[in-house]
Amino acid sequence: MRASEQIETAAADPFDALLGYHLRRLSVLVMADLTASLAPLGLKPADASILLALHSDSGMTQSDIGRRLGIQRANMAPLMAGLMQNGLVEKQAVDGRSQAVRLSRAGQAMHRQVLGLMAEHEARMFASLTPAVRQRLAKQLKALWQVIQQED
Amino acid sequence: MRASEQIETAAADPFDALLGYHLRRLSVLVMADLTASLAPLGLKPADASILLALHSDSGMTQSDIGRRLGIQRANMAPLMAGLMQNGLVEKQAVDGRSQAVRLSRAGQAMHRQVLGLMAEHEARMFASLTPAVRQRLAKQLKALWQVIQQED
DNA sequence: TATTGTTATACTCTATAACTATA
DNA sequence: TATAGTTATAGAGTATAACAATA
Repeated sequence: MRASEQIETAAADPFDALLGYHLRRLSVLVMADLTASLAPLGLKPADASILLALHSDSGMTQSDIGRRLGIQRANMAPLMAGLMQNGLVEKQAVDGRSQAVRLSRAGQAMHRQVLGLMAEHEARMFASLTPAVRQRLAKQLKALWQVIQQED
Repeated sequence: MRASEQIETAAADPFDALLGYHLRRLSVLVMADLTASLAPLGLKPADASILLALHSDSGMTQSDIGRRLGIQRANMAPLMAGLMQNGLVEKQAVDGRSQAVRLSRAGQAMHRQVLGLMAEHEARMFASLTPAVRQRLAKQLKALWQVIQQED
């Protein structure tokens, strides 16, 4: 090891090796851009994620959606109320206590808008990565989450 | 493309391609574990990050630390007050309005404890990655942050 | 004029507890 | 007993604005 390398090693950024730090910092930055991207539609990231989930699995109850997205029941109530008020989702009674939630026609149109804005958002954030690297990264992060989640 | 693949494609998780979603979800999980890891020391992640920064660059003002870590001046005040009250840092007047902040002897000992707990934390979170992959990932995330940050 | 440090404050997100109605 | 949905509320983290003291 050359002296200059040794010096660089000694002066290494103490956060360089902390994967968690970089995860967090990048996540904050990306979330801020996503929030700004969705604002013109009058949606927050949580709203958009509900639209994506509903488009994929129509007819889930709002408790199902919460479990799927990691949002607590108590916090789902005002989120769903907002989407209902904007006419983006419709509820249909399943039994006396459960309601199947579906995207309304307006909700389907909004979903398409969300897909477009999120694609632009992801392209803007991750333009420096090749599609292959981007895909590998997404798979790695998802797999990591699954491993850790299972352990807990 | 075989029919089975087509079906799988059609049923693909709508979040699979969203790097930002996986970043966020994993970050939340990792931060929760870090918070729990540091709790026995009476520290929050923000406190620990300040100790790491100060160990690396002793004598920074608290405004310097805030800029370094992305913490606002107004929010640095109570954080520093807490560290002072626990005797972990010491201030030394630079001029009439600035004070150089350094780790006290207790702060240095605490820093060593933090390093140990954070190493365990990272090992626990990222045990499924080889050291090489882990390092590559950290570098990729740091580089991504730098690129995006510069654009903003 | 700009910067340091501080206080007050507001806003968002998330977490917990309690309640009802129903299964 | 357990679950769906709701309400109220508390906490943490972060943001802005304003101020005094100093550069």
